[in-house]
Amino acid sequence: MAYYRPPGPPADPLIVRDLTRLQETMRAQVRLLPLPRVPALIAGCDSSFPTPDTILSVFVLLRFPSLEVVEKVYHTSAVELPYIPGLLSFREAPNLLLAYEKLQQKPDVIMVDGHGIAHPRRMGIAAHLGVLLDVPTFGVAKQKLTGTYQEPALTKGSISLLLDKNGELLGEVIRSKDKINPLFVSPGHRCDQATATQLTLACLRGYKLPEPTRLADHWAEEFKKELK
DNA sequence: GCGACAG
DNA sequence: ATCTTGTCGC
Repeated sequence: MAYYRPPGPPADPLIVRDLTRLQETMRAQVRLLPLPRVPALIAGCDSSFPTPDTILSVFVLLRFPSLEVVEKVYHTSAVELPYIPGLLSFREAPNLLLAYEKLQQKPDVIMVDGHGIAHPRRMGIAAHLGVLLDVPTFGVAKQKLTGTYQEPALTKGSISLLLDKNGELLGEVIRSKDKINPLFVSPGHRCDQATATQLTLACLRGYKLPEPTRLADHWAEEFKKELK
Protein backbone atom coordinates (compact mmCIF):
# COMPACT_ATOMS: atom_id res chain seq x y z
CA MET A 1 0.00 0.00 0.00
CA ALA A 2 1.29 3.47 -0.93
CA TYR A 3 1.92 5.85 1.93
CA TYR A 4 2.27 9.60 2.13
CA ARG A 5 5.66 11.18 1.51
CA PRO A 6 6.33 14.93 1.41
CA PRO A 7 7.24 16.59 -1.95
CA GLY A 8 10.84 16.51 -3.13
CA PRO A 9 13.69 14.26 -2.07
CA PRO A 10 13.86 13.35 1.65
CA ALA A 11 15.87 15.62 3.93
CA ASP A 12 19.12 13.76 4.47
CA PRO A 13 20.27 14.81 7.97
CA LEU A 14 23.88 14.68 6.79
CA ILE A 15 23.15 17.17 3.99
CA VAL A 16 21.27 19.39 6.41
CA ARG A 17 24.31 19.54 8.66
CA ASP A 18 26.61 20.53 5.80
CA LEU A 19 24.26 23.15 4.40
CA THR A 20 23.89 24.69 7.83
CA ARG A 21 27.70 24.92 8.13
CA LEU A 22 27.98 26.44 4.66
CA GLN A 23 25.34 28.96 5.66
CA GLU A 24 27.35 29.93 8.71
CA THR A 25 30.46 30.60 6.62
CA MET A 26 28.43 32.66 4.14
CA ARG A 27 27.26 34.77 7.03
CA ALA A 28 30.73 36.29 7.27
CA GLN A 29 30.32 37.67 3.75
CA VAL A 30 27.26 39.78 4.51
CA ARG A 31 27.74 43.55 4.60
CA LEU A 32 25.06 45.88 5.92
CA LEU A 33 25.38 49.39 4.55
CA PRO A 34 23.36 51.95 2.63
CA LEU A 35 23.18 51.79 -1.17
CA PRO A 36 25.82 53.96 -2.92
CA ARG A 37 23.05 55.90 -4.67
CA VAL A 38 19.33 55.91 -5.31
CA PRO A 39 18.61 52.88 -7.52
CA ALA A 40 17.58 53.42 -11.15
CA LEU A 41 16.53 49.78 -11.56
CA ILE A 42 15.00 47.51 -8.91
CA ALA A 43 14.21 43.82 -9.36
CA GLY A 44 11.70 41.54 -7.71
CA CYS A 45 11.90 37.74 -7.68
CA ASP A 46 9.79 34.80 -6.60
CA SER A 47 9.29 31.10 -7.27
CA SER A 48 6.32 28.79 -7.79
CA PHE A 49 6.10 25.00 -8.17
CA PRO A 50 4.18 23.79 -11.28
CA THR A 51 4.60 20.23 -9.95
CA PRO A 52 6.03 19.02 -6.61
CA ASP A 53 9.43 18.46 -8.23
CA THR A 54 9.63 21.41 -10.61
CA ILE A 55 10.57 24.94 -9.58
CA LEU A 56 9.81 28.02 -11.69
CA SER A 57 11.58 31.25 -10.74
CA VAL A 58 10.79 34.73 -11.98
CA PHE A 59 12.72 37.99 -12.05
CA VAL A 60 10.94 41.24 -12.86
CA LEU A 61 12.97 44.38 -13.54
CA LEU A 62 11.40 47.77 -12.80
CA ARG A 63 12.50 51.34 -13.32
CA PHE A 64 12.75 53.23 -10.02
CA PRO A 65 10.98 55.21 -8.76
CA SER A 66 8.43 55.08 -11.61
CA LEU A 67 8.04 51.29 -11.20
CA GLU A 68 7.56 50.88 -14.94
CA VAL A 69 8.24 47.26 -15.97
CA VAL A 70 11.40 46.91 -18.03
CA GLU A 71 11.85 43.12 -18.19
CA LYS A 72 10.40 39.87 -16.90
CA VAL A 73 12.15 36.50 -17.28
CA TYR A 74 11.79 33.03 -15.80
CA HIS A 75 13.57 29.71 -15.63
CA THR A 76 12.48 26.23 -14.55
CA SER A 77 14.45 23.23 -13.30
CA ALA A 78 14.09 20.10 -11.19
CA VAL A 79 13.73 20.47 -7.43
CA GLU A 80 16.73 19.00 -5.62
CA LEU A 81 15.86 19.60 -2.01
CA PRO A 82 12.67 19.55 0.09
CA TYR A 83 11.55 22.64 1.97
CA ILE A 84 13.32 22.87 5.32
CA PRO A 85 12.72 25.92 7.54
CA GLY A 86 15.96 27.90 7.62
CA LEU A 87 17.37 26.25 4.50
CA LEU A 88 14.92 27.62 1.96
CA SER A 89 17.71 29.33 -0.01
CA PHE A 90 19.35 26.04 -0.95
CA ARG A 91 16.09 24.87 -2.47
CA GLU A 92 15.27 28.05 -4.42
CA ALA A 93 18.47 30.03 -5.01
CA PRO A 94 20.01 27.78 -7.69
CA ASN A 95 17.06 28.26 -10.03
CA LEU A 96 16.72 31.93 -9.14
CA LEU A 97 20.31 32.46 -10.26
CA LEU A 98 19.56 30.85 -13.62
CA ALA A 99 16.59 33.15 -14.09
CA TYR A 100 18.69 36.15 -13.06
CA GLU A 101 21.20 35.39 -15.83
CA LYS A 102 18.47 35.83 -18.41
CA LEU A 103 18.02 39.51 -17.58
CA GLN A 104 19.41 41.75 -20.30
CA GLN A 105 20.05 44.54 -17.81
CA LYS A 106 21.05 44.07 -14.18
CA PRO A 107 19.30 45.76 -11.21
CA ASP A 108 20.88 48.10 -8.66
CA VAL A 109 19.03 46.29 -5.90
CA ILE A 110 16.85 43.18 -5.58
CA MET A 111 13.73 42.79 -3.44
CA VAL A 112 13.44 39.11 -2.55
CA ASP A 113 10.34 37.18 -1.52
CA GLY A 114 11.51 35.89 1.88
CA HIS A 115 13.75 37.10 4.74
CA GLY A 116 17.15 38.77 4.68
CA ILE A 117 18.99 38.64 8.03
CA ALA A 118 15.76 37.96 9.92
CA HIS A 119 16.87 34.33 10.02
CA PRO A 120 18.21 31.96 12.73
CA ARG A 121 21.75 32.30 11.33
CA ARG A 122 21.17 35.71 9.71
CA MET A 123 21.23 34.11 6.28
CA GLY A 124 17.76 34.18 4.81
CA ILE A 125 17.38 33.79 1.05
CA ALA A 126 17.76 37.54 0.40
CA ALA A 127 21.16 37.61 2.13
CA HIS A 128 22.09 34.33 0.43
CA LEU A 129 21.32 35.64 -3.06
CA GLY A 130 23.04 38.93 -2.32
CA VAL A 131 26.27 37.20 -1.36
CA LEU A 132 26.23 34.88 -4.38
CA LEU A 133 25.52 37.70 -6.83
CA ASP A 134 27.37 40.38 -4.85
CA VAL A 135 24.42 42.66 -5.51
CA PRO A 136 22.42 44.71 -2.94
CA THR A 137 19.39 42.75 -1.72
CA PHE A 138 16.73 42.88 1.00
CA GLY A 139 13.86 40.62 1.92
CA VAL A 140 10.12 41.12 2.16
CA ALA A 141 8.36 38.18 3.82
CA LYS A 142 4.69 37.56 4.60
CA GLN A 143 5.36 35.40 7.63
CA LYS A 144 7.80 35.53 10.54
CA LEU A 145 10.60 32.98 10.73
CA THR A 146 12.29 34.10 13.94
CA GLY A 147 12.27 37.01 16.39
CA THR A 148 9.64 38.84 18.43
CA TYR A 149 7.72 42.06 17.82
CA GLN A 150 4.85 44.23 18.95
CA GLU A 151 1.90 44.27 16.58
CA PRO A 152 2.20 47.51 14.56
CA ALA A 153 -0.76 49.91 14.48
CA LEU A 154 -3.49 48.93 11.99
CA THR A 155 -2.88 51.91 9.72
CA LYS A 156 -0.76 51.81 6.56
CA GLY A 157 2.81 52.87 7.20
CA SER A 158 2.92 51.76 10.86
CA ILE A 159 6.18 50.07 11.79
CA SER A 160 7.50 48.04 14.73
CA LEU A 161 10.83 46.35 15.28
CA LEU A 162 11.58 42.65 14.86
CA LEU A 163 14.13 41.70 17.53
CA ASP A 164 16.02 38.57 18.50
CA LYS A 165 16.36 37.26 22.07
CA ASN A 166 19.24 39.64 22.75
CA GLY A 167 17.47 42.71 21.51
CA GLU A 168 19.39 42.78 18.25
CA LEU A 169 17.52 44.30 15.30
CA LEU A 170 16.54 41.64 12.76
CA GLY A 171 14.12 43.65 10.67
CA GLU A 172 11.00 45.78 10.72
CA VAL A 173 7.36 44.74 10.70
CA ILE A 174 5.53 47.04 8.30
CA ARG A 175 1.80 47.55 7.76
CA SER A 176 1.71 48.05 3.98
CA LYS A 177 -2.08 48.43 3.84
CA ASP A 178 -4.77 49.32 6.40
CA LYS A 179 -5.91 46.37 8.53
CA ILE A 180 -3.95 43.85 6.48
CA ASN A 181 -1.32 41.52 7.94
CA PRO A 182 2.06 43.28 8.09
CA LEU A 183 5.19 42.51 6.08
CA PHE A 184 8.57 41.51 7.52
CA VAL A 185 11.31 43.58 5.92
CA SER A 186 15.00 42.95 6.55
CA PRO A 187 18.28 43.79 4.79
CA GLY A 188 20.01 41.05 2.82
CA HIS A 189 23.49 42.01 1.57
CA ARG A 190 25.05 45.42 0.81
CA CYS A 191 21.87 47.07 2.15
CA ASP A 192 20.77 48.35 5.56
CA GLN A 193 17.45 48.40 7.39
CA ALA A 194 16.64 52.05 6.65
CA THR A 195 17.14 51.50 2.93
CA ALA A 196 15.16 48.27 2.88
CA THR A 197 12.25 49.96 4.62
CA GLN A 198 12.40 53.09 2.45
CA LEU A 199 12.42 51.11 -0.78
CA THR A 200 9.59 48.90 0.40
CA LEU A 201 7.42 51.91 1.19
CA ALA A 202 8.38 53.62 -2.08
CA CYS A 203 7.21 50.56 -4.01
CA LEU A 204 3.71 50.34 -2.50
CA ARG A 205 0.84 50.94 -4.93
CA GLY A 206 -2.28 50.14 -2.95
CA TYR A 207 -1.63 46.43 -2.54
CA LYS A 208 -0.30 44.46 0.39
CA LEU A 209 2.89 43.60 -1.51
CA PRO A 210 5.28 46.17 -2.95
CA GLU A 211 5.36 46.08 -6.79
CA PRO A 212 8.59 44.14 -7.37
CA THR A 213 7.51 41.10 -5.38
CA ARG A 214 3.84 41.49 -6.22
CA LEU A 215 4.58 41.34 -9.93
CA ALA A 216 7.14 38.55 -9.57
CA ASP A 217 4.52 36.67 -7.56
CA HIS A 218 1.93 37.34 -10.26
CA TRP A 219 4.08 36.14 -13.14
CA ALA A 220 5.34 33.12 -11.26
CA GLU A 221 1.66 32.13 -11.11
CA GLU A 222 0.93 33.03 -14.76
CA PHE A 223 3.92 31.21 -16.22
CA LYS A 224 2.98 28.21 -14.15
CA LYS A 225 -0.46 28.07 -15.80
CA GLU A 226 1.14 28.39 -19.23
CA LEU A 227 3.14 25.24 -18.57
CA LYS A 228 0.00 23.31 -17.73
C1' DG B 1 10.00 17.94 27.22
C1' DC B 2 7.13 21.58 24.52
C1' DG B 3 6.48 24.97 20.83
C1' DA B 4 8.05 27.38 16.40
C1' DC B 5 8.93 26.74 11.86
C1' DA B 6 10.26 32.09 5.29
C1' DG B 7 8.41 29.52 0.82
C1' DA C 1 4.74 26.52 -1.64
C1' DT C 2 0.12 23.78 -2.93
C1' DC C 3 -4.80 21.99 -2.59
C1' DT C 4 -9.53 24.42 -2.65
C1' DT C 5 -15.64 27.14 -1.99
C1' DG C 6 -17.79 29.96 -0.12
C1' DT C 7 -17.85 33.91 2.61
C1' DC C 8 -17.09 38.03 5.78
C1' DG C 9 -15.62 42.90 5.69
C1' DC C 10 -14.26 47.36 3.75
